[in-house]
Amino acid sequence: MSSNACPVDPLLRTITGRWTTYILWMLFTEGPLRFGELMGLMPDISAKVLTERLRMLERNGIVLRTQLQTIPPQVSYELTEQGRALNDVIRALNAVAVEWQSIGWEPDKGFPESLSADTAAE
Amino acid sequence: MSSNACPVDPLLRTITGRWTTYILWMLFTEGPLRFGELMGLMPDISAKVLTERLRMLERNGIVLRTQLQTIPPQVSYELTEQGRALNDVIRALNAVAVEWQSIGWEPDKGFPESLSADTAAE
DNA sequence: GTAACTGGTTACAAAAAGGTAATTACTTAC
DNA sequence: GTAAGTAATTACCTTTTTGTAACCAGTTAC
Repeated sequence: MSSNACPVDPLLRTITGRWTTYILWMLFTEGPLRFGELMGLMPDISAKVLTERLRMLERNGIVLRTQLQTIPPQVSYELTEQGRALNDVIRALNAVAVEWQSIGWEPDKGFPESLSADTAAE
Repeated sequence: MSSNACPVDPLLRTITGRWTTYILWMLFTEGPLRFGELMGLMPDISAKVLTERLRMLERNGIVLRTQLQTIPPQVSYELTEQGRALNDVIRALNAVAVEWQSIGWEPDKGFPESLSADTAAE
């Protein structure tokens, strides 16, 4: 992509994906969560995408996957110690979110990430 | 998408898009930038995508677009006052980026945001 | 044997996003 | 008249991402 010299680039590319930051937010605020619990908290994510994101975060040392030897086996996800370094980021994000919510800000629907509402209306 | 009750959700959906956070990072660190300057700083973004992101950020009150009455006209982009509320987020992000860089962390290439390397190899 | 439970995986199709290149507008310089 | 320069926009096509639904494993209850 671009600007390999910039240290934020790899970090951004890792944690700011489509559901990624949301998953981190959930693990940050709710603590360790099982796969099914994450699914329940994010009703619109599919198992496929959730799995993909969790695997990616695990590969990158941000999330720890723990398989419990129960019948049926349960799998728990939590932030690693390294992942918890994101606390300040997430806290700052939350502060802004609360502030902007208080002034009535809310995103316009027109941006590509969410839906092509303008064209979908045809 | 999900969890409408959660105040971070709309914020995340607005600022954590594919190039979005990077653009904010550039405007934060470099100050007001013209379209062509942004293109130069992010060699791999296309004019189409950059325009789309800038328009979205503008619609959402995060970026201010100023057209200078020059010949040819130049357009300058900068963070709005509201956009500058993201300072802490960006600073925290930078702190983590620097810290992780110092411990040699770098993202695995396997995550879906960048490429489907695993399946593309077939 | 069959369903249920959890946590996935896979294949296939659909949708979304992105890239490329041509085009626009307006003025100046040649 | 043509090119250059800035900041886009548009159409068209390709790549990437996502969704859907079916399926798997291992064990227990029925």
